Amino acid sequence: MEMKDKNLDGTNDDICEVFDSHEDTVNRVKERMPSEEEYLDLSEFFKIFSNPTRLKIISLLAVDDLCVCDICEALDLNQTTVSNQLRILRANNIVKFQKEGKMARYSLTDLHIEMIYKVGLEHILE
Amino acid sequence: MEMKDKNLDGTNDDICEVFDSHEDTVNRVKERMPSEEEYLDLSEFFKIFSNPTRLKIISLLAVDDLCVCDICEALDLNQTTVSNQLRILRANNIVKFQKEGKMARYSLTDLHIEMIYKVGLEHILE
DNA sequence: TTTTCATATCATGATATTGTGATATGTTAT
DNA sequence: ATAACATATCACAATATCATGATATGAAAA
Repeated sequence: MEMKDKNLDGTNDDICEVFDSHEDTVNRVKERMPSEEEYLDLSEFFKIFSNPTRLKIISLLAVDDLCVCDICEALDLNQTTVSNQLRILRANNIVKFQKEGKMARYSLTDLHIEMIYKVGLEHILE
Repeated sequence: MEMKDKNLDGTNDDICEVFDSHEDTVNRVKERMPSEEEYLDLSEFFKIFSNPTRLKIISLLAVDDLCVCDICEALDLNQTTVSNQLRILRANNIVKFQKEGKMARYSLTDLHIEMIYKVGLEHILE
């Protein structure tokens, strides 16, 4: 696909330019684009929500703080699985935790997390 | 990890039960959980947003409707890549399109999509 | 009809992610 | 010190996803 071919007289008979404003539209739309890095960060952020186990953990913590073994029990999942997903959630600042003796009490870091979870849920339920 | 061991007298000396309300908390939290299928749907929905190319397309369409070649040009991406991602977006009802001659004009199906994109962006920018 | 252009689909190798068994760390109880 | 327990980390096989080259479809132009 080559959109840049011009005739000798400077006109452009590319079909895509027939609808007058395509080039302007493309430029206008490009101006509003975030940076490459912001797109990457954003996709990483949403990737967190793209796994059912992590969503389950987030949904539990949206109701109350919990320790790891409570999460395992509530979700009927093996401890390694939960611990691994909690590590990912921690690394991405989705959850924080507080050590209490040998237990770790986890909670959501941020109200944005809960908001996005809820808007998404609303969307798929409609 | 085995949380269910009981003593002969019926007491449970599992550390996790020492903090009085753990069992109640687990039950209360479990009651609010969506179904397994809803978690799967929701994770699939968020997976759409977890790829930078798809996010870019969404962000462009949040500004204006565009045809495939405009998207290729704005993103400087090869046509196959864009077309493939558009197929995924279509299959998940994130975008819709309208045929105009040999062109296809794409737009977002839903305001939820734009909203989630914007809340996410706000989150990573803060 | 033949060519050109816009778009879609198919097949594939490279890469990433998932859940889990094995094992380690660190805390409390005995 | 030793055992029991809560949690974390490592390693890995199974699976999924990505971008892209090759190719197909279908519409307008020549």
